[in-house]
Formats: sequence, C-alpha cells, structure tokens
Amino acid sequence: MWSLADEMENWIKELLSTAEEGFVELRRSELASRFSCVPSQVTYVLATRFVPERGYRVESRRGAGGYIRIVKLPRKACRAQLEAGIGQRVSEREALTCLNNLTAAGLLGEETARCLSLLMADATLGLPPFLAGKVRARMLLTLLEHL
Amino acid sequence: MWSLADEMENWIKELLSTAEEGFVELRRSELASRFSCVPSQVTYVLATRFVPERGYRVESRRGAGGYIRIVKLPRKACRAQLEAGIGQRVSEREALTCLNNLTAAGLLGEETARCLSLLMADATLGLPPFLAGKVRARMLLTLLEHL
DNA sequence: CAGAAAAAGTCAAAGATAGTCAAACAGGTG
DNA sequence: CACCTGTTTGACTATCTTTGACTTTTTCTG
Repeated sequence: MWSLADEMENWIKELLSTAEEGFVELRRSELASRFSCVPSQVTYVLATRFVPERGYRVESRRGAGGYIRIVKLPRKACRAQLEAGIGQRVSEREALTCLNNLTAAGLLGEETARCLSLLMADATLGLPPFLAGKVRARMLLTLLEHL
Repeated sequence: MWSLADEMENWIKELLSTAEEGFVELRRSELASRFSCVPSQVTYVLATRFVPERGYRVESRRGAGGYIRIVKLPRKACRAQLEAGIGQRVSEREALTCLNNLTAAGLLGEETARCLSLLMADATLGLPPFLAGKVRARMLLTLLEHL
C-alpha cells in the first residue's frame, strides 16, 4: 500500500531520529541501490518530503566524495518558512498544503490538522471567495504565532 | 433487488466491522474489478454512502501507491445534544464553552481544542460580529458532523 | 593541466492511481 | 405515459510516482 517514496521517507526519518547531531549524511547512489531504484528517485523524495516547509534542509556536494546531508530544522525555522509563504489571501487548497506541512514537521497532530482544515474549508466558512481567502490567511498566521 | 451500489456498500461495511483500527484501506481499481464495474462506481458509492452524515470519512491519495481509506466515525451520543444547542449564530464565548464540553467528553484532544478556539476567535476572523457569529456556527456544526 | 572518473542534479516522459462530470439507464409514481 | 430519483458508465482530468537520458560539478590521476 505504500509507495517506494514513502518507504524511503520513513527510512530516512528513522535514521534522523537516532542521529545525535540532528542530521544524517548519505550517498545518493547507496540509498538508491538499497531501495533498488534509480538515483533520481532519491532526489524526488528529497525534493518532495525534505523541504524547509516540512522542517528539513538538504545540503549536498557532487563529484568524488560527494554526499547528501539531511538536516532537521528547529521548529522556529519552519514556522518562519510557512509564515513567509502566506499572502494576503489563501485558497482552501493552499491552506491544506500548509496544514500538511505543519503536520509533517511535527508541529501539529493529525487530528488537529484535520479539524483545522475542516474549519478553513470554503463550505464551512460560507463566505464570498475574496473574504474567505483573507480569513484563512488570518487563521494561518494566528495559528503559526501560537504554535 | 439490491443494486450494485448497495452490495458494495454492504461489503465495505462488512470489512469495517472486522477492522481492528476502525478503518479499512483499499484500492479503487481492485474494488471495481471485484464488483466488475468501472472505478468511478466506487467513487459514487463512497460519495453517497460513506459521508460524514452517515458516520464515515474517506481519505485518499492518487498516484502510484494510491489508496482509499474509509474511516468509521465514533458518533458519540453527546454530539447530537451539543448540535441541538447551536443556533444560527454563536458568540466567541459560547464557542469556547462548546469546545470545552467536547474536550471533556473526550471527542477532542487538548491541542486540537486550543487551536480551534484560536481560529474561532473574533480577533482571528476579523469579521463584523453578525457574520462572525454565523461563521462560528457553521464551524461548530461542521466540526460536530465530522467527529 | 587535461582528461577520466565519480558523484549529484535536471527534466520530461511514462506509469499508476484517484476524481469529475455529464450522459445513458432503470425503477417507481403521479 | 411522463417524470423524478437514484444508478451505472466512460471519457476526460488531476495528482503523484517511477524511470532514464542527459548535464553539471568536483575530484583524481597521469
């Protein structure tokens, strides 16, 4: 039921959780062969899952002795990241993405995120789109402030 | 006598009744081929039968490794009671009381309740009182519907 | 230093799911 | 019958994943 990308994500997070320094270093090709996939699959996982919005940063170097380093960011950093991405108005979809990122970053529980998304839905607000967008923006900012 | 949709509904409920965790996961295409129908028939059944009003929630993901998860909602009795007490408009204070009751009843976690109260605050909504009251009422009803 | 070797990155196509929507169909009911 | 409601289908769309050919960067070696 889980995709390869999911498994790789979990494996990396597992590694991270047992990493004293808050980061792990690995080789793209090694990871690829461990999961029997092409190297660019690793790049895909990093690009979709280990982004700043979700509380991670990836550093790397090419060439002989190259590596990929995945760093877990402090809460403050990903909060700021998300805050920066919020404009004057926020669509339902954007809000959902933001909540998912907060969950992925461990700043929100699943239940909380689900309930919040419910409250921010267009159907719930029942406001004209322009207003709904502004309300959602305020909601997210308030939320981030208090996390 | 029984439509295909009915059979599928029953089959899923059967599955659910023997599911330890209160939810089942399946693939739309598998279900479709089990019942020899087109995949969108599954979508139809889910959209008409496994909705919050009937006590279910459906989550899904597309793409490789995609799935459909059908969750049975708890449906506690006190829910209806609270629902009855919510009028056309709800003040911030009333909303807070309602959230507290839900928490006390074990339907909401602490974190969730805290975040929800943040989002329902007058200061967050930033709407004229009349509108804010209506929005809060819809928020609470939607929430209750999905708990 | 030049060229080879060893990484990692990019990007677009192909594949794998699920969702949407409207038309066709079926079973009742006035 | 005419109509209404709910069901079934399928063409088209949206989203997410997997793959591989090609590129770029860095180091190693003669």
